[in-house]
Amino acid sequence: MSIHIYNTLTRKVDPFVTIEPGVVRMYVCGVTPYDDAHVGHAMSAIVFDVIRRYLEYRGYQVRHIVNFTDVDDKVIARAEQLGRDALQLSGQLADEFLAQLAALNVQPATAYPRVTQTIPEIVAFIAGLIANGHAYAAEGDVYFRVASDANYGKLSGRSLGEMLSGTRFEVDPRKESPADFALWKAARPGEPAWPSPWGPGRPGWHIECSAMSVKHLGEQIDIHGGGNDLIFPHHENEIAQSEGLTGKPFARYWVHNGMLQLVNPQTREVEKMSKSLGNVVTVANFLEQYDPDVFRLIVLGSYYRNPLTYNAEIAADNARKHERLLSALRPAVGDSASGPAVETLTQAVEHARASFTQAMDNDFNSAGAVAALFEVVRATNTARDAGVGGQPFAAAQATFKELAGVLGLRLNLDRHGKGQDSAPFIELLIEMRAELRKAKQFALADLVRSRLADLGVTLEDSPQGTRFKL
RNA sequence: GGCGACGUAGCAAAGUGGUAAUGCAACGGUCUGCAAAACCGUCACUCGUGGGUUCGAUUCCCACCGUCGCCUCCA
Repeated sequence: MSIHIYNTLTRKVDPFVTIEPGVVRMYVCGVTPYDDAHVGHAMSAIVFDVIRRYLEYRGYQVRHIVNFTDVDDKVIARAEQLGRDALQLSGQLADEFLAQLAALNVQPATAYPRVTQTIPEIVAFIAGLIANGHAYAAEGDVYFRVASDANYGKLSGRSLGEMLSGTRFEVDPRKESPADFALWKAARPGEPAWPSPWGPGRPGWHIECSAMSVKHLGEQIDIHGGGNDLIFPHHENEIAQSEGLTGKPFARYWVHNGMLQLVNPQTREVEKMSKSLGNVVTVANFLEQYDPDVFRLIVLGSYYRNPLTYNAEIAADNARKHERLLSALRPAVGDSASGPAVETLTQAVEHARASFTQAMDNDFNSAGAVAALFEVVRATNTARDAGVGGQPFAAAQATFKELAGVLGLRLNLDRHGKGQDSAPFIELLIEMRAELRKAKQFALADLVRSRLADLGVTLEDSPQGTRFKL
């Protein structure tokens, strides 16, 4: 079995074959940093992080580029609202997002190019399109001539005629056709601008991705990714630009993740994340409350192409899932290294690895892969109860950590730094309680336990002693 | 209006032309002084509704209902 990927371009699951054997060139549209990143942005980053990690697990070298569109209408509008410098604002937000991605255990991309660092390449790209007739300058703007591209619409399944008939907005008189889109926008007073052959201005949306992709990955790439809201017009226009310039097919596989949607736990209604509703969940909000693995589990729990349901209840459920995964990492209590229980464990782990790979090969079915992980959890816990230990037990746990790692789960037993200061005091109370239990003073012992529970500390007794959870 | 996607147990969510993974929750049991955790067991005769194709459909086709995304702001 080999890897198969759903390709938006062909609308089916295609076998994955790279341009260069063993190497994957993957470009993923990043964010426009104009406000705090929310969980939807994090979802997309995690989806492609998992894809990248799995491709690496399967032996590919992955060149992974993620851009920041750090100058555009929204950035400028937001900066104006805040009375701040646009580039300073977007630069800061981009840096913050990078820090959050690191916290979410997203592997750093090979590069994170920004529009502001790619202006010469963008200008050259546009000049090339003008030279070969795919673009034209008009009063300081430059537009892409959609009519020059016979294949326009192939990604989103639209015909030019359809699009024109659906036009409901005012047509810019400088455009030859309403469907034409801006490659370069003439500077307006107060806006960031760079010199160009058409006068000072800034890149339009879309062109930066084409230019960055060529700059960092070459004219043809294997995977181009992003949210499915980008299929049209963004990715359609990227194809038009890139193929207009090079005359070669741009990306082999177009991979799009579904949108995260908030679902009201009471009404089951889908809600739009919006500031006015006060329901925006930023990445920072989430990380204040939960381990980064918990968010990843939410994302992994469903097929990346489908809409992802999110709410506080789901976050709490996944926190419990996370606890259960961690249970597999508790140390062995016995040291039996042979016998039927060991056989059963070893076979279960092998089976799980096969299920894991089969699921992930099938268009990155991470939910199936996580189910395989839970198979290992049960097998490991059962084996521990049966007294299995030593090398076979360690091997099972090592495989478990390895597969979890392919999905980007850290499974960190340290309670994300929280409670480090209180640990010695909790240990002291546990010790006192142990003495009370020894003296059969159960009422007092239980009081200690329940008072600690009120404070958010859960005690779990075992023959090996008492463990606490925050 | 056009294009596209989705509708599976209380919740979340995989999956297959031959009668439904997994996790959370719930319930029963083992363990425990009691709990918790772990383990064992139970939990969808059914996969939005109605037709059709088929020996057989949740899986293919059509219609309808519902939800969502895109149609130049959007991960």
